[in-house]
Amino acid sequence: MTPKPTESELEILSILWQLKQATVREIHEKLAENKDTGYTTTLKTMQIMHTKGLLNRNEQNRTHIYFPALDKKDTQQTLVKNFLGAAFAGSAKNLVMQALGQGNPSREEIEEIRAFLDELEKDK
Amino acid sequence: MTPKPTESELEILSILWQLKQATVREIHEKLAENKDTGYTTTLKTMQIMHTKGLLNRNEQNRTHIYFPALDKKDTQQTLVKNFLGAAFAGSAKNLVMQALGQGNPSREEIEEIRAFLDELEKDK
DNA sequence: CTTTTGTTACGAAACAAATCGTACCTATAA
DNA sequence: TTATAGGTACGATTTGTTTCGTAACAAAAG
Repeated sequence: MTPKPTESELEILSILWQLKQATVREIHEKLAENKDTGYTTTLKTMQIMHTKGLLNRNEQNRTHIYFPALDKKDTQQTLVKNFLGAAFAGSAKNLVMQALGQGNPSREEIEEIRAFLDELEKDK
Repeated sequence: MTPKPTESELEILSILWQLKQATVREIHEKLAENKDTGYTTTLKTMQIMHTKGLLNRNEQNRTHIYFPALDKKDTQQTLVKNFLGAAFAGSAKNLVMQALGQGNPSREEIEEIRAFLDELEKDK
């Protein structure tokens, strides 16, 4: 089984889900926008992620290119499941309401969520 | 500022939110249902939580009684905020859909969420 | 060429979290 | 009164995570 990413690892994974692929430097620069960290720290973390099987990489060129090895949906699903159990005693409703109150979704997003609720209800 | 609870701490906090108060043994027994851990480990964790200000306790009797020191709502809010940023690039919608797909909410809960969405939309 | 720059690799330190053994105390049962 | 059971306290260990310095090397610039 693929290990659960740590918090730093998750930051990197998120960026890679967005960019699809990137060099260490690209990732580092994104990270450095929000937190103050050294280049070799990012490098080492990504190397560890690679050995853990969290990232794949192309080593053809001197500057390696990294790819997420984990599917975004699957990973998020696992994380939500944990989180739900750990912090919300398994109640999706409570988590959902907190997230909505917090995340300030747009009208369009609200519509999408409504549609999703319809689907869920239909299955019952 | 109150420190962010670790994962083990959160498990304990969750149980206490449910029970309102409990002894170390009671907590330990609940925990031991799902994971295999020693009594003194639970004890030590709760002592640390007490010194961190995560738990209060009544020391009148030999067997201390513990209480959550953090408000459930506030704590969950902080956690969701972090989680949203760390794993979902801030998109409440995505988190919400995952949680809903995952958590299998009842018809009543779905209704509550709809009502909440109405409220949110009204504010726009 | 030779220097500078950008890159990987990796050990080691610093920090944080979780686990457990042991000492010690008190209430209670024998 | 003594032994046992159940409780707290806490140091030490183990395990995991993050951070960074330094070495080595290749490419590019001078």
